Amino acid sequence: MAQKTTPDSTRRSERSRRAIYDAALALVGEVGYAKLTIEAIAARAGVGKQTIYRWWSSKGAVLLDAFLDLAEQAAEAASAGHDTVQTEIPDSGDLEADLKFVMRATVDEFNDPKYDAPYRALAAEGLLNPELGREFVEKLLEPQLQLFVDRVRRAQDAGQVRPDVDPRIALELWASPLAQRWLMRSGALTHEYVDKLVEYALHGIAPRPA
Amino acid sequence: MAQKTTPDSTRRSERSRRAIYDAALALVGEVGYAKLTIEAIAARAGVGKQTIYRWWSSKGAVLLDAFLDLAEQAAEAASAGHDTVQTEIPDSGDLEADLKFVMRATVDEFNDPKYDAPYRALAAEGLLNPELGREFVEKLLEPQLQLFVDRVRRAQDAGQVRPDVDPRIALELWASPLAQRWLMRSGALTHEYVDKLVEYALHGIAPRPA
Amino acid sequence: MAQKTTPDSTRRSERSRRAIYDAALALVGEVGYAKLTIEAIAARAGVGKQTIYRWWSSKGAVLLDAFLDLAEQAAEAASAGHDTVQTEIPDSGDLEADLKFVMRATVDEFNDPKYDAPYRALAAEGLLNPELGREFVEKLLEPQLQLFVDRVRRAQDAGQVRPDVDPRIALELWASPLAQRWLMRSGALTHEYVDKLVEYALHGIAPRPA
Amino acid sequence: MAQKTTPDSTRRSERSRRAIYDAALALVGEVGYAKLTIEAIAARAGVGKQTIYRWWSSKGAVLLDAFLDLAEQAAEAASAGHDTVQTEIPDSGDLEADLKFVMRATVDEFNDPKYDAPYRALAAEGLLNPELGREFVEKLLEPQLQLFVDRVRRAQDAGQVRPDVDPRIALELWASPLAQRWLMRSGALTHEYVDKLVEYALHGIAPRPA
DNA sequence: CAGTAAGCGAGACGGTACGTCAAGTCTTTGT
DNA sequence: ACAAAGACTTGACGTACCGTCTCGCTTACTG
Repeated sequence: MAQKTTPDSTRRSERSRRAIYDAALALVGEVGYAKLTIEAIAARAGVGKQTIYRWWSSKGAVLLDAFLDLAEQAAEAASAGHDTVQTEIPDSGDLEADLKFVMRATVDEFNDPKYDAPYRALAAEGLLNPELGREFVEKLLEPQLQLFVDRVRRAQDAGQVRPDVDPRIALELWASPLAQRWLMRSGALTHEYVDKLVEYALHGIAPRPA
Repeated sequence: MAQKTTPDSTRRSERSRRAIYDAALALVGEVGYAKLTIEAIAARAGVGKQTIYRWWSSKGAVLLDAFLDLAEQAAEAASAGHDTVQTEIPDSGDLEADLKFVMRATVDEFNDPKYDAPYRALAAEGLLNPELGREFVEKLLEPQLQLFVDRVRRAQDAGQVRPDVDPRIALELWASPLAQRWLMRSGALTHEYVDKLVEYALHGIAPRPA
Repeated sequence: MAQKTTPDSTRRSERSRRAIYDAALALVGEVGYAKLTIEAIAARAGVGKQTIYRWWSSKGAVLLDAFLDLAEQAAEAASAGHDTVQTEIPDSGDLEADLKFVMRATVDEFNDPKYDAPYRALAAEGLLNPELGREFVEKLLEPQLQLFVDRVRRAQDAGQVRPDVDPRIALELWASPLAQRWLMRSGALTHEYVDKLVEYALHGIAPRPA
Repeated sequence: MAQKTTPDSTRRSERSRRAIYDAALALVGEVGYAKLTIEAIAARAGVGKQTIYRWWSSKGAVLLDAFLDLAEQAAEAASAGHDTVQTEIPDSGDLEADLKFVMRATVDEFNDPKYDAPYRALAAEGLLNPELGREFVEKLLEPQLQLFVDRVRRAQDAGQVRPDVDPRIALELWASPLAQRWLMRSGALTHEYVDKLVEYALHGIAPRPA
């Protein structure tokens, strides 16, 4: 409503939208987020600059939508078969084993350059731009964390996690350290590392009574 | 000697250096990191642009040095008496109490706008710029985490933490979730929250045998 | 038949045509010819851009038609009664008096802002665009000059102008200086000025034998 | 004083100034004034756009200075030798012959494409832009007309022109028709034409007593 | 009297140029 | 001799219009 004139989304060119997503993702991988420009995206996509400015407010917003689209496509591919993208956390009955499995897969995923550059860029942009940061968290981060919440709750039902534990906080014990190490490059990302995170989180670091 | 001409640091103007730090920190608070420009820093500091380019390679580098200087000053003030900046983690003999105390203080610190803007800016820049990211981790992040490592090790000596636990990983159980929530704005930062982090980390979320 | 599709002028919307003329003339007065845009004309006229592009090749062409329409309306009003627009030069038998009368009226007309902006714009555009310039001369300029030709010829018949004089050239002696001063703003436009032009043109500036 | 910051003209790059003049004159000849762009001038001159915007307010202003510079160079060349550019009107004692000579030369000059395109462009721009128009008249037009004023005054002293004639108006009798025909393309520019203009102007079109 | 084809308002599109901002380099000037 | 001042080339910004192109809608003619 605050726009000069709100564009009519029914007349939007699907062709251009896809080309912009492809160009944005390709370019962020090639030159990095800092050197990513709207002009370059438009040129690569064979699109007028105004077509980007009409639908997005910043390069960060473009990249976010492009990445969400990428994730959506990956999810569809996964549900249609068997892919690495996690759409649910397995429940074998053994919480520790399941978490380790998922965390190891996540470690592997963080090294796929297809996801690394845009994901990292969005995280960085989100730090500085609260608007985009909120959207990033809401649309990308929280849905992934919610899977852990669900799995922990099932573990609570099965008596494998204390009932007074808050699952939303508990999952941060293993998820945040991994994310932090990845983002900050502050430590190696190995299977052993995430195994330990899960063990410590489940059993604590304090000595347990025999 | 590959430089065009290596600047002679003995001739460096201390006056200009301080003015640049002050200007950079003030401006990042006023307009944000994205809109922070070298020209504005130079103008505000009453300094030629070349004087900045001579000594730093990017606005991130200027800000990092400015922030390190700020931290150093704060540390000196702290050691000289009475300040909030943590230079060591207390050891009352009760690890849980000590960690909760420090974590609560850290929560409070994260809300001080004097630190928030530049710290957040440096973190964001570090995500994208590995060079600066490494320096950020090495000079700012690790020294603070090292304090936890030391405290956990003392707790191990006192038998309050299992000897097979890796302290460097253990501290991430509480430090990373807090940092992540702050950076991503993905949750409220309260004393209750960090209390629970510490409790879960020490005792695990799994049921303990009676 | 070289056109993509020749528009069918029988189906043309008279309503739109008038609205476009009104909008063009109003806008050229408000913002000037340089800032006159097809989009603004279309918006002001409540008309699609294509409706303009269908019938005209440039903003100059629109304005020329709009101005011709304006002149035509004025001429009709004049012939129907009593208006300032010259449709014929009076012939009182005294060429000098008649020319002075008409020239003084012309001076007054050049100061009417209703005509000044579009006329000036068309002249300027005509300087650069030979196509439009030709049309401008043919449809606007020459018809007005032809009135002088006729009057001079009648004066020749009456023996008031030498028979070897070319009327088409003669009229330029008074018409061009006035037009030039107006266009170039290179001098004041007063009744005294045009009086002198007429006098000099009729009698020459050289001394006459007693 | 009203500028954001007034540029320091002592530090101005002479090299860039010349390159801009050359580029502007070349381009206006190649693509015409309407399609002349600041970007193209900058690119052709190997100069940043800002360097143009720093010193001129519009493409018209650039072109005016470029043309003035061209005229100045031509004048220097002429005074240093023998060129077509008129720097003074000959005085053979016979006003009619002298005027015809100069007018014929002017006709020839109007056909030199080197002058035609920029001169026409400046005239057109001057019609719409009073600011630039005034400068055009003051710096280009009037100095040339002043030569006629001087010559007519000398003719008055010699008794070849009536003493009550205003030379500034008289010269328009021949100068304006030629200019008008050239600008408007409203008639052929021939030697015969200007001869007649001079004759009519000097002796009038009315019959003279034997 | 329906069917169809045109003109129409609307506005998204691929483009070009605008005029501005800042980057990083280089030169001049004053102390 | 150095540093402030700032002009320079470069390149991206976000905006304004260009002229073209659908899209539904209305309106008139035609079968």
